[in-house]
Amino acid sequence: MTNVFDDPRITAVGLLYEVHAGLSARFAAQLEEHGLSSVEFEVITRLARSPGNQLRMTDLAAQTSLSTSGVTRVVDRMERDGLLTRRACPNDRRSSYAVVTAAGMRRLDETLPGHLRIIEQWFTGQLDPAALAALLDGLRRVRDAVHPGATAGSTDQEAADADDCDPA
Amino acid sequence: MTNVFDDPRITAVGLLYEVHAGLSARFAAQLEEHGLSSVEFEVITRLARSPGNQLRMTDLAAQTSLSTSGVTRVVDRMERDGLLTRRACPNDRRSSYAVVTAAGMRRLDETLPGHLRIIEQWFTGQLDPAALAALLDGLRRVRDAVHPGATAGSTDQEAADADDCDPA
DNA sequence: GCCCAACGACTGCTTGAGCAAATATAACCG
DNA sequence: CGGTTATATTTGCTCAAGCAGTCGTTGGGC
Repeated sequence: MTNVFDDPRITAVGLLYEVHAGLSARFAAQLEEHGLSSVEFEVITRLARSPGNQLRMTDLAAQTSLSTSGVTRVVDRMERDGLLTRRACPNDRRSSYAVVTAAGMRRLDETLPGHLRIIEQWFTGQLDPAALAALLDGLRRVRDAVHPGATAGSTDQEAADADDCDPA
Repeated sequence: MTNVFDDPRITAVGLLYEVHAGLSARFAAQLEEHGLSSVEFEVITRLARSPGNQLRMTDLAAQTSLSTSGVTRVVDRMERDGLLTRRACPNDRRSSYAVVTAAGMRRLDETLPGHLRIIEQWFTGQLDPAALAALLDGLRRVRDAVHPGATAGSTDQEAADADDCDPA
């Protein structure tokens, strides 16, 4: 069957998607043990790595895969669960911060080691250092090309822009 | 800021996720031009690459990222849009096939060239052959480890099992 | 100072997906 | 053959997410 679907380009994408799906499933399973969904984990992680463990709602939306209304609702749920709080932005009354609570930090601390272990076990630990470096190098180059404004990445640039509303 | 989030394992996953998100977005944009969602494209592709351009609902669910009820509803929509039809399985009246219609095949033929062009442009064409081979090799090894039953891959084995209900 | 455009967060509505239950059929066992 | 169990699909319910519209706030032009 010499059809189009054996095209190496299709195969390449299939591979990427399978790896993504496989890892996502492993992550979701481990996160669920700690009562977090993937989205909630992403949100709390973005906040925890930001100065003051907080971010304005809009900036949080920009750093995650969510729309602003999506962020409103995730933060609603996580606030109800005691992982986050909202805090007013002192110099712009339109804005508000989402802040990680102590309970939220504790939850994250409980969750992270297992998360790292899973990455190690199923991803980075599967390859010898040279092969891993080659893989990451390839991914980096594709990422730089396809870069949709660093949708899910290390947006240090944007983070630097974001603290013009710093309450400190 | 020497925090946990600079861990190379986190970075590696972030890279993979960014590439996935970036490519998915490009794909979705192109598919939308042809009136298909990503899920619909996956469904019609899986069917079109199967013998007779058809698959039982359950097998279709197994080959996609959907549950069986999810498949029921996508097929509902695509049947309403004239891209697919249901056909009874002659020797098992519980089963039914989803079959690609002529219109569906036409739609797919219109869509595929652009899809391949996008893969080429943003993914495979970004790397020289050796780097691409290294990337794919790494992905393949991770895939083989994390393999959740070949969720989105070349499930030739399962396809071979599936035609015990062949109407031909 | 006043007006208007831009902005930030939130809410109503719609959509797509999964789980669990319902239904119909098949297979097996005695 | 009759009954139980397993399988294939569909349907009711719930939930998460996006879009578009709303409301309050801000800032710039005059």
